[in-house]
Amino acid sequence: MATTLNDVARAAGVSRSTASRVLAGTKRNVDPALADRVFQASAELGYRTNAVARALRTQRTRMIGVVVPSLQNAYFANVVHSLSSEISDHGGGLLVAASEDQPEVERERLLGFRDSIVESLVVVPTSRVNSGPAINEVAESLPVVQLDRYADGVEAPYVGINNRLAVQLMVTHLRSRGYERLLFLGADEESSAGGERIEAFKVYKGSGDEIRVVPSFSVEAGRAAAIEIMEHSELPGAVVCSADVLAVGVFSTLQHQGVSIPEQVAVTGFDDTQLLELMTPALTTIRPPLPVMAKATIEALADLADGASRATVPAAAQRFDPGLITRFST
Amino acid sequence: MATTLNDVARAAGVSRSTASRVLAGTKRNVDPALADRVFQASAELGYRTNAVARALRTQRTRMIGVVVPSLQNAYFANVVHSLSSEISDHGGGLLVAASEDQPEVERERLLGFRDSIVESLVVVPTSRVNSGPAINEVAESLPVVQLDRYADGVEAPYVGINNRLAVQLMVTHLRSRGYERLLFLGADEESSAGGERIEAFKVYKGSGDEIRVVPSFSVEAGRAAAIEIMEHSELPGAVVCSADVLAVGVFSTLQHQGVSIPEQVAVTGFDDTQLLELMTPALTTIRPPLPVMAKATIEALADLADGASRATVPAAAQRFDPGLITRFST
DNA sequence: CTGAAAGCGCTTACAG
DNA sequence: CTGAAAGCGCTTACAG
Repeated sequence: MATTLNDVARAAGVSRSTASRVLAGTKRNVDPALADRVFQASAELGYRTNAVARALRTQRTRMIGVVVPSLQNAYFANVVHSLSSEISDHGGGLLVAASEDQPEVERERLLGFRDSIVESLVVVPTSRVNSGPAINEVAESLPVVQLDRYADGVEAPYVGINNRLAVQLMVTHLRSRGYERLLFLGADEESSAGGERIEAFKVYKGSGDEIRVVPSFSVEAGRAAAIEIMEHSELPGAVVCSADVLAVGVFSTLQHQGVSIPEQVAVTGFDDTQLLELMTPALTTIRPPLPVMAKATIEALADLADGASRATVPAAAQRFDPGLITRFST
Repeated sequence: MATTLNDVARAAGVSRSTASRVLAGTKRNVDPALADRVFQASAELGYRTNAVARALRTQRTRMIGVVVPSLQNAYFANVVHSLSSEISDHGGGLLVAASEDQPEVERERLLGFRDSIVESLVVVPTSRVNSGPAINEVAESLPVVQLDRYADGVEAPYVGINNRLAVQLMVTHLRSRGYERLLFLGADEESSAGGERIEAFKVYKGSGDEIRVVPSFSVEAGRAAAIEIMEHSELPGAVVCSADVLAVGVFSTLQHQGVSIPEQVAVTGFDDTQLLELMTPALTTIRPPLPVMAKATIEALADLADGASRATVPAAAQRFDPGLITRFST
């Protein structure tokens, strides 16, 4: 049906080899006159290289699978977006799937990718304790890197942020603005990042500060926490949330109750999603350097692919420094 | 390197044909004893079918490309999510790309997919007037369907919602609750859906109602509109927004200015994104039946693929009825 | 029911 | 610089 390389070669009066060399842009030199004829014939016939055939021959598909907990979560949407712009320059494609926060569906997506055209995988594990086995299984056949979160017992490389620095940045900022009695809202020990942030806050915690662990990274959990906060006789000076979704829940509930922010209490986020700009005033937050992280992830994948043949051991974990985004909630 | 079908066949002591028949699950019957040996050998060797080779042979990749204006927009994230769950049952994959609201990058993404492994395409055109040419170009080689929005001059099938009904539902609801002097906030004539909603409101517009067209579907535009609204001596009874992002901008700005919603003014959204649940109180909105639309989209793609051989003409446009989601902002 | 053979559409040593 | 040939890993008529 469709035009093939054979058709082009015939029309240009050259061999398939030559046609391939000019169309695929091989290094090899080709007589300019012949090349012209090939280009011409190709254009006239509306030739398109069959990507599948090429992939079979070259053993490269340049397709990367991505599994995130959810696409509807603004932060993960940002992660996918960064990955996407990183590889579109690279001439590859991104196959996206969501694990819906369930380890079983995560496993299904992972295995689905493993038996597909995908040649490597990036995963944001949904659960620190339960995501490991499926990731390891799939890592036997494909290069895999963990992004943003890691799962226990997995030796695949990890790219994340320096959560310790993030918390330090935020705490220092708040103290310098005179806020005291910080309330840190941690969540979801199931996620490695969540656990790390709680640990980090313990390091910088002052005597008047407090830590509360809520059941999940969700707006709902933030709302519930806000309601609980209001029941106390005294408001904290600042509510330091370990995720933007939490911050949004806290913020909108407090504001609706008539608490003025930042006058009566400061509220801060974590992740720098667009959600924060929906609030008035906009919230101070931590920005992970997503573009840099995406780049490192893709490179780690490439290293793994090479490593398979060169028997190199790639770096196990890379952490990048986040930035503090100061806005009007502090 | 990797185990191939040949290895399995040899280990099981059968021909490659037989091995293929049992592993690929062809209809053809195979002696159960042989089949067992094949399964066993396959398991022992850790055999994985090479998806690229299979695709080349069967001429099917089951990969669908999706181009949306942005992944960071909650509504499009929902669209992608629906598509994704529709096809993951189908045993296919979704390649995702964002056009960043620019027709030129949309064209680039579209062409990129056309020269890739993707076998069909769904696009949410970024511009009604400028997206057409690239879509038509790509539609020459691949089945393409337009989802949610359509571009002028494109004959590829379109799947969308009945915007007329949507507006009617909302207006009827507001009137039944006693709201008068409705202010309709329309936007972005560049998008077909935006234009349709404005036209629809004109149909149901009462004498005390008003239409304002803002420059874009964005939170910023909503904020600006809210500020303008506050400058008038009298507030409208309800602000009917033609997108959730607009509603969020209007809502959060009004609320921050001390206007109480819905007592002083009602605010409604359009799209049913999760954004609305971030607000307190949550907003009334219109819900497009995304799962149904995703299903229709995938089917339209399949029809197009068949049509290529059967010379059938598929339905040009399918519209689905949205629902009204009543919450506390009205 | 089974196997030998052809072929999907490319790219790339290899020989000239 | 160019072409004939091999081969990537499968599936599927075709013959038995």
